Amino acid sequence: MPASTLYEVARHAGVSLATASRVLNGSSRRPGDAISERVRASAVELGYIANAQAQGLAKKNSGMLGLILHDIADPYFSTIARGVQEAVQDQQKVVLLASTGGGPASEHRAVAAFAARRADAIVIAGTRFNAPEAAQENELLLAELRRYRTNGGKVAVIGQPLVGSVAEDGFRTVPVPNRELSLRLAADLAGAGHHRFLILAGPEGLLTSDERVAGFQEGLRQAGLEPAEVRRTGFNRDGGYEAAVALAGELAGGPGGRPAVCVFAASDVMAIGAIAGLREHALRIPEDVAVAGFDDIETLRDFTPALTTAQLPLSSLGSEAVALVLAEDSSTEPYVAEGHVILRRSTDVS
Amino acid sequence: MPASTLYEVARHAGVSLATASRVLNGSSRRPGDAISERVRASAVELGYIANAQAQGLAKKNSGMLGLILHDIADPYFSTIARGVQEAVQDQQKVVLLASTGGGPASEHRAVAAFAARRADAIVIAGTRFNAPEAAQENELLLAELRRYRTNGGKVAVIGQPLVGSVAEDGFRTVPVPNRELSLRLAADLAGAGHHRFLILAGPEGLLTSDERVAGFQEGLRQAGLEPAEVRRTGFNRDGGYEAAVALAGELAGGPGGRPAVCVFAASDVMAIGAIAGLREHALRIPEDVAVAGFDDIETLRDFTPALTTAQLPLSSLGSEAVALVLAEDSSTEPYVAEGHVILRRSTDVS
DNA sequence: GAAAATGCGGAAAGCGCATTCCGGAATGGG
DNA sequence: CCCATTCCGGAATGCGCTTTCCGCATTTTC
Repeated sequence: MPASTLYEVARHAGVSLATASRVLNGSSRRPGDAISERVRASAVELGYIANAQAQGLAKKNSGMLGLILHDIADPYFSTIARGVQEAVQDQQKVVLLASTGGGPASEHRAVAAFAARRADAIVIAGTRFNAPEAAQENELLLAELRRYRTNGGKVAVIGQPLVGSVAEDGFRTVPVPNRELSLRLAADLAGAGHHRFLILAGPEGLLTSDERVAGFQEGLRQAGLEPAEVRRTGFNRDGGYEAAVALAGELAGGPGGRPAVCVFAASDVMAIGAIAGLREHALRIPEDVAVAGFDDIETLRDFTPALTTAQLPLSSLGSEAVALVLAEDSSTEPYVAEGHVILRRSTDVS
Repeated sequence: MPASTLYEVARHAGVSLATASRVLNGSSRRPGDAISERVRASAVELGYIANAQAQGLAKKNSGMLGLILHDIADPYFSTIARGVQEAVQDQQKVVLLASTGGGPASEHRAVAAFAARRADAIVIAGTRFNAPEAAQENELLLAELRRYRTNGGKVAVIGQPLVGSVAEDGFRTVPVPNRELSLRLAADLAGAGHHRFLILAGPEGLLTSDERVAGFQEGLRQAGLEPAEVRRTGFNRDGGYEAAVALAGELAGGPGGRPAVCVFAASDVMAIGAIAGLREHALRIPEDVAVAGFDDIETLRDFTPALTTAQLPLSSLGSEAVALVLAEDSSTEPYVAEGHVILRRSTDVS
């Protein structure tokens, strides 16, 4: 039994299609009260549910917002998703989710899928990867987004602008203060007495990671310290783990200043992996090795030792992206994410 | 500049609308090779992207699957979402996300929104709450889902059947082995030497929590032990924390057997909160108090002390729900989730 | 070789709704 | 009391696509 249509409601109420449309689904013209009531009653009686697809076809918008991210199960992204969800809900819209897992290769496919569905806007939160091996995918993603935009779609990017995009593209960006925060983190750690650092980063070209590394190094420089060694590994838990295992091996025979070194992992998840790796090799945090992360993932706040990190307002990032992309005038006050460094026990100097 | 339409592609290729439709968007009839190639070339040249809304209107399906869950930022749900996402991607569909935050009140609204969008199927993963105060919302949710189903939608529920639903409703269920696993968990803990237990559960009526409690008690019974005391609190991190703080207060003056008690928190997240609370009051895990959780949340696997828990294949739960709801014949082999108990250090008996 | 079967492209009828354009009724002004 | 406005409901058009239904050109069959 198919859903009842507007036409049926109209007939049941003894009015025309146009009138029924006007009363049930907002319009600039509002029919008289008596008629309106009759139509509404019929709609309820017949269990009418507007067909958004048909509405979308007739009007020009679909009421859907596409959200593209790398991995919905990653707390970083899922928290952003929560912010997006909340903002979208306020707007009576609905979110189309695409968790791409892979690189930009599937991102551009997600854009195409959203474009086909005529999503009103797209928010894309994946980390940009600026490296030769990703060049082609970046190109495809960019092309697809431009096409989407040409056809009237709006685009917001959380984090860094898309590789290769220019101002004329009209892609709005919600900046993430990776650089500032990691700079301050370095400053605070130096202030706390650390002076030997090691950075665990994702592969070169991964902009989020790169920015954090650069900011951290800059912070060290301002504190009058030498740049830290940077080790590239996977930008995830396992990457942190593996790098830590290697590090533990090197530290085994060392002199053993306490703590020997302060490790800055470019994300909390990496930091957790690193701690796991260090511990497996009998290194204590923070007595033997201090560890700091980045993001302040909610689920990890009860971790022991409490993790020093830089707090990012992930949820707000998501809702701001929605606000930005849905705003009519592009002249809205640019959003500046508030973040702050939180020194916790994982970097205590004994 | 609006997107080019099928009609334009057809004209550009010098064929009819029907032909263009047949070659570009699958059909039972396949036009000749020469013509097909010409149409395809035109489509590429014009940058044609099919309008899924129009397709959905003409055909009867939208290619969208609705996913409803409580909180996308909760690792339990976001992991399920990942599974759903993966399965849906294989089917060339797209997922509509609704993170309801609140109770069934907003769940039924999400169903309505999905129904309006003509989602082909809905997967709902929120925990069922069977309590008087939720009766009305449950009723509304059920009504909305029935209407959706009557109109041809498919529905799958992860976890427990909807409160009040009957077999005729045709809502498929992906069972979660809460009972069996918590039973085995209790058995294993008893086997490890624990004999004094305390259960931290969510509010009565929250079925997921209730099942885990019941299973655990049954496990204790089979092990020849007394039922454990059950404390109701929030089914989240803070609930675990608060209950633990209270417990710590009681234990302060006690005799101090080691460990004094084994706490079973009905979810990992609660368990983490509980551990945080206990620690704040100088209780050591597991020396003073043993703690076990449930779910085996990925992000928490590196927690220290490693958390004893019951592993749930959350991601598979999601993909199975999709498979189930998209399956034509309802006679498919019922999916039985494989889970297992993992004893880790948090419940070690010293 | 004629008749029936097959294949294939095109015209046209919707799918469910928003919206423009009309015409008639109610209203206000002179 | 009549004419110019304003208001409001209805008919009709179109959004972009799928899909029957047709008609014509090839093949196949006896």
